[in-house]
Amino acid sequence: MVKTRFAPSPTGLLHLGNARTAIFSYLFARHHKGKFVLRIEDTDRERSRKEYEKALIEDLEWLRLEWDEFYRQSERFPLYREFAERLLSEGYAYACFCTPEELERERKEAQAKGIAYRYSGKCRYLTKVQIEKLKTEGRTFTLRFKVPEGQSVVFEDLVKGYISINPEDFGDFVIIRSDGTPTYNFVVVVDDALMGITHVIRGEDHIPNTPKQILIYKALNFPVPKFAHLPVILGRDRSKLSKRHGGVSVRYYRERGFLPEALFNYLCLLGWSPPNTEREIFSKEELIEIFDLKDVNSAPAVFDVDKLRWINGVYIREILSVDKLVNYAYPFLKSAGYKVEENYLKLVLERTRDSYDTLEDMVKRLKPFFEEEVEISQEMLSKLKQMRSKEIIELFLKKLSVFKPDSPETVKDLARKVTKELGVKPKEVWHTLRIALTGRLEGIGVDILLSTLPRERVENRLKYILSLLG
RNA sequence: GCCCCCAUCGUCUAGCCUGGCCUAGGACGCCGGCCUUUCACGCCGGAAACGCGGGUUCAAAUCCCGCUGGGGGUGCCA
Repeated sequence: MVKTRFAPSPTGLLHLGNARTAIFSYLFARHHKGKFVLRIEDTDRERSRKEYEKALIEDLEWLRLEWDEFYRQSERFPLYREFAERLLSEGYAYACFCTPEELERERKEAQAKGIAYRYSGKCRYLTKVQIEKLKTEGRTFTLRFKVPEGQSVVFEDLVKGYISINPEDFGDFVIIRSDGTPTYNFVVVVDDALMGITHVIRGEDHIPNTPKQILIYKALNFPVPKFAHLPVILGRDRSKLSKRHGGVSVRYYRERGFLPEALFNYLCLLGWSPPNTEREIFSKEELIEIFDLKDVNSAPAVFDVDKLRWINGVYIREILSVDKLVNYAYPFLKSAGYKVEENYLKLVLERTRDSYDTLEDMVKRLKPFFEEEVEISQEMLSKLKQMRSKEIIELFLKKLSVFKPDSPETVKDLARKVTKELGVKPKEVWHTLRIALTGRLEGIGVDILLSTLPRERVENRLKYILSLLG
């Protein structure tokens, strides 16, 4: 059975690149009717934070990535200890007493000479007696994995093809830190093996780690899983997407009114393309059906907010049910300070959903529907005075007391009548009403506005404007 | 520096494996037009790419080599 995992470290908010990795991992598992595991990689005590773990989980849930199993590495330390001791006793690892300062010096020396740095391996040949002596002196030590010499590690990557790396390029690496905690390259192997992960799907920044891990799999006699390394996501300047590019976290887009369905859909399109179709909008279920690693592009992709916006707009205006839209919109309007009644909101969204791309834009665009008062600038007022606004509004108010404009069409009829009776241009009527109702010259259609706004609010606004016109 | 990965419109990509159907397709964005009470939406149209140089071949975006360019890694981070 296929089993994949997403293994973030709680050192920050869920990054778009990681989110995409999680999505691909998830889709692959679901496509093969397999299992998906969430594992928090919090072995670095310095940098791991509980609040980031919480945020990570919230964002994954928001994206609707449900997992079948959950683990936290910090709760599994005894397990790693056990396997580390096994490596030690079987001669695959050794104690290293080099201090960080020493290593740093060696690294700088190598750099100065212009040669590639790798750990010298000097502690590799310490005798038992020497080791005991150092230990009794109270010297702390790390455990290093003994990298075998003379052969390249070759693996078949499901996205990149065959990759060959010579382990001598990186040298003996640390598996247990001097404080006793295990390092990433070690725990990842123990966990993936014990959890029965069949396909390791992760970012391509992990390619250099893969041979290290394969070596450990072999030393521990674990079956080696398949690997798939996804290309990274780049910013506009083609460097790895990072904070300086602006919004890089799922949270950021969520707070700006992007929908989980849209972000999910867009992220899939970054680096993957559906076979035999020119469609781009897919539900999660459809994606599960058609997703395959073989259709993942091996070149890195530039993140494009404009396309995300467009997809988000498509979801708002044509994919989501009104009820869902209401649920998404509600908190945004609420936090803008508007009092929102559900049926009214539903009607407003139904009639306006084709005119904004994000919920943030929606709040701005829908301002006239929720604000009690209209602000009107001197400029707009003088525009009104240039037209026969007073007569138009007066006549309109009169008609309003007779007709009930509850649909955009009836509003159009009313406007036509006013136009005819006063002998003015249609534009004059529309512009007058628009300014009177919103204080602005652009925005949602006046027919929609007038037929949706509560009658009372319409009358109040018109009367108020009338008073300004004297 | 060293190691690894990658290379089609500005961006995401199809085509590449299995050379001819490619006058290189789609999408976002951009430009123009239409619709229209404005802004959007929608519809129609347009500009826009095989990085360069060698090979192989009757034929190369597709195969091979080199160059250039870009990305990633080079931690007692993950």
